[in-house]
Amino acid sequence: MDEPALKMITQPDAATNPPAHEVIYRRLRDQILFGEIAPGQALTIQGLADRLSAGMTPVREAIRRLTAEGALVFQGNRRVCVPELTAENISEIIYARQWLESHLGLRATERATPAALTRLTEIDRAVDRAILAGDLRSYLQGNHAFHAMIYDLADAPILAEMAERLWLRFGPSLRVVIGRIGTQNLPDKHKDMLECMRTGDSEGAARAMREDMLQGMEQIRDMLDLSERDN
Amino acid sequence: MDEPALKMITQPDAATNPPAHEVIYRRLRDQILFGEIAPGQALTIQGLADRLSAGMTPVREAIRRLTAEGALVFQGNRRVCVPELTAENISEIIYARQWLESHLGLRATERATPAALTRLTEIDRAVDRAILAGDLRSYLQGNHAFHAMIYDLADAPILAEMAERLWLRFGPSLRVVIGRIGTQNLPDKHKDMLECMRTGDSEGAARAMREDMLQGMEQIRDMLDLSERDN
DNA sequence: CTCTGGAAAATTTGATCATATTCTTGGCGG
DNA sequence: CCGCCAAGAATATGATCAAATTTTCCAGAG
Repeated sequence: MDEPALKMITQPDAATNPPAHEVIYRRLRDQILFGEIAPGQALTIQGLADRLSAGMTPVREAIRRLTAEGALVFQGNRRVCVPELTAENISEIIYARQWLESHLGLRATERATPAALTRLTEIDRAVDRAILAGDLRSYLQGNHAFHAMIYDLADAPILAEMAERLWLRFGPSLRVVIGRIGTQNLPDKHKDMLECMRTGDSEGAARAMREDMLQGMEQIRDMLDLSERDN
Repeated sequence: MDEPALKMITQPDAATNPPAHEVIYRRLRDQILFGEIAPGQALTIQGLADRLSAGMTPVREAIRRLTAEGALVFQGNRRVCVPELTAENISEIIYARQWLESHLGLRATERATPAALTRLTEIDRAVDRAILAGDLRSYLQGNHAFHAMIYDLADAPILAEMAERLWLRFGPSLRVVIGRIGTQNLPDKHKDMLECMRTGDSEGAARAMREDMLQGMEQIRDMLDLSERDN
């Protein structure tokens, strides 16, 4: 009597699957992570709702998540904005990442499959291409993807989440730094890292991860020292 | 001419100041932190809205924050629940807390004022009273307050937030452990910690914090090993 | 005759929006 | 210079739609 096939015909909305607040969260998160929203810039819920052409309820939920993750902070009583890092903040982040990156790098090396190494090598090549092309956005995305994949390989979800969350804090500043000094002469310990992973040298991989992190963080710290001296 | 006192009379709503989603977040957070919501127990948004006699929007926002903090996880597609820890999870938490607690303890010792030491001693006495009385809830609250005050003294907001967030993960399990073995013969390195802080022995304070953490975590690990062996 | 398995309907739950209410803030007038 | 008023933004409620789970009912097999 009724057509059961009708449902499949009238259902091209498989793309609607992820809820709106999730989509908005992801978009805002990426925009913060890759520095498209400048540190210190104020955001309003209604402004975001208009800009992303969404209702304000999903925007509110996305903002709650991001403030809980430290990617946004309450400014005064009513507004939120991307926080501006201080030199002390960077020292804390360096201290935490020292432990996190080296440990995750070590575990990832112990667990890496050949397929994973192939994929990591591909990502690193994309990073190289972005550096040569001076493509800032692609560099930042690729660099993050490289570390994120290592976190994933490490099979330590809690530590990986802690590491990911720190990216949200220094990401905006990283963008400013790289945008200032250009994508040339960037530190890249990724080659060392890959070589250690291929040979199973987990201690060396931990050292490479730590050094790669340190070089990037030192650049941010130098910039912050300069701008704080200006005041 | 006009009565300025009138304002105070017509304004008994000073308690309305914190927004509802903030209040709900805090209540839920405490209930999770002190194990009043059992690990694995499913929660629904509407159920919570009824139980806390609130609208569902503030409840939704509170749940977003708590899931972002790892205090809740999505269960399937529809429900959220307090996560159950695995033995691997505990190992990760131990690794992270090893350097977090010791570093925060060291910094707190360097910055502690006499007034702060007095307050810490008071908190520790309250913990002792709770242990003697077998008052589980007061013990958990006091123990947390002791560590939270040290985090606060350390003046390292990012690291302190990381440490606080880990409490949300092992808090529910801690409640189960202590509820099982009783509040007697609990580890208490708080006395060592206070003595080191008084004498300015920051290295010793770091060691005391680490050992206090380790003793508590080992108890949780032992329980998890047992229950996983049961399966 | 009873038990089990599956399908469909109904109820419960979640997501989003529109709207009202409250609170902050900035400007204007005394 | 202070206080009041207005505009705008955020919070919170209720309604509405969509989705999922549960329950119920029926059929077939033991």
